[in-house]
Amino acid sequence: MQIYNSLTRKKEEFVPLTPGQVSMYVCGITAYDLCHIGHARSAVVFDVLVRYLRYIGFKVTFVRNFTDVDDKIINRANREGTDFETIARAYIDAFYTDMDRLGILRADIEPKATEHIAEMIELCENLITKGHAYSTPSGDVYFRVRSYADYGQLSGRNIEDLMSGARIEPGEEKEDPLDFALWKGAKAGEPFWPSPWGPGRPGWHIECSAMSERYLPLPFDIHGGGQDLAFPHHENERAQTEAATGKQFVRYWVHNGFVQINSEKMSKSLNNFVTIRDILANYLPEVLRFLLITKHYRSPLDYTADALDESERALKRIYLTKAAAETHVAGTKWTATQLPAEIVIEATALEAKWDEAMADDMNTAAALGHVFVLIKIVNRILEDKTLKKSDQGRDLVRHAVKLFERWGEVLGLFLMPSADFLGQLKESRVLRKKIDAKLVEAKLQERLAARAAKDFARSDAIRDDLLALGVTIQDTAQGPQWDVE
RNA sequence: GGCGGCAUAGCCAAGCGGUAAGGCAGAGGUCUGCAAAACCUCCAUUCUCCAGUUCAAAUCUGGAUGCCGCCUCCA
Repeated sequence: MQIYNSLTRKKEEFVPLTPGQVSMYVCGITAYDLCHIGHARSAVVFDVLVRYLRYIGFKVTFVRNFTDVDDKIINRANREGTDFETIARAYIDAFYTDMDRLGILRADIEPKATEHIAEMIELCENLITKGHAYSTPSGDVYFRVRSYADYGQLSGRNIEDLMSGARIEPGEEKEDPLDFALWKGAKAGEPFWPSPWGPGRPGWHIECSAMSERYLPLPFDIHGGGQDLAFPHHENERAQTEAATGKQFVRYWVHNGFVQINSEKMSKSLNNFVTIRDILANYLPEVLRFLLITKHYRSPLDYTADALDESERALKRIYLTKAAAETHVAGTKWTATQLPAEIVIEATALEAKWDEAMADDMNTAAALGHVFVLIKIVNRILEDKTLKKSDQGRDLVRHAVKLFERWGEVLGLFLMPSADFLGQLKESRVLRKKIDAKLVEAKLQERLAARAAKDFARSDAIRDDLLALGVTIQDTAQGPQWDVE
């Protein structure tokens, strides 16, 4: 496959170092708050990447860490009068709850920073020995940025540009404003671990360097994360690891784009973030997942309430067709009618197109487009009385069901039994629009009586009342049904 | 100020030199007592603007305009 490498700023053919095997590291969360939809996007993007790499036959070793000691965690613990472990544990649990609902596969290895302090200290010592880092009287250790020639290459900036913005904060004992902390001497009331420089705790960047190197041989194939992590986090990780080991750190850097809220960046400082839970209180998890892959992973994605509703309708359409297809192929009695050639040709071409889209830098938006073409083909057969009964039509529909499953496995979509999805969707809409199901059922009975008496004026009036609530009625052969639109 | 990205129908969104995927909305049709739901069909001679390269440009180059991100915690 082709993948965009942030380091070279080009799409490149992805060839893992070890044939058939992919090693991949993605920066996980800092466990101090609930996950928002930005976290969800990043998680979904790399989840699809892992699923896709496995789909095309690679054995993937996927490492995703947890940062469970950090300023933000400590601050929150102090604010809530508890300890950092309690906070970290709570938000790691919350992470799993939310991500499981979104269908995010667990990583193969999920290291926690606090369980790898020894490796971090060792890495710091190594860097000091080689002249890439230095300790200060107050027990901090800093990385000597100017000692690493490639610094700035990943994020595309040069030392001079960085200099203009950098400065030494009061109380810091840096040799150079650009230098960053590898180890922080403990201040009063902070958690600490013993170290050669006195009690202290690791800086954020060193955590990922230590944990990735611990579990993946260098260089490893893919390092992922959000675009905002490219600088300084990934730049610093790279500097640390390459300076310490003399080896290349990462072969392909992959960064996902942001989620924006109404065209504005979602950020901690603006405090405009929407949590995964906020959304899942009103929508099925799969709807969110669908929305998150409707755009290419590197582009910014604007989150709006309308976008979610649109995704919900689109997903419903896919499940309706999938349900109809599944029901149909379970039938018997077929004729030998030929399918029109163009349908067969189009359906055949679709598989290659889908694979091409995914192989092209994981173009999920295009892949989803092809799913809808398949939907249309299936519906065309199902709606045509002759084609529907033909064994050729049946075979194509049967194959389509397989494709929904195969593609769904990669995208992490369409995996629910269709009836379950449709049922849950209705429940979710009833809840969201605060529909009183009992009232609806009663009205429906009333209308049924009116219709039996051919009192269509009355029956239509009831229908209009319900419509005003957002409830639609479908008169089917099996009796009246209702739904929420 | 430095670095980078984006501009495609009413909205969302693919497209990466060969003549505009797909979704939502909309319009027609099928179905129906009428509807609804569902399904089918239709819906950009044109890709922010101006030059240029080319047999050929939404796609490449230069310029203009507008929007956004990073450079500070952030996925």
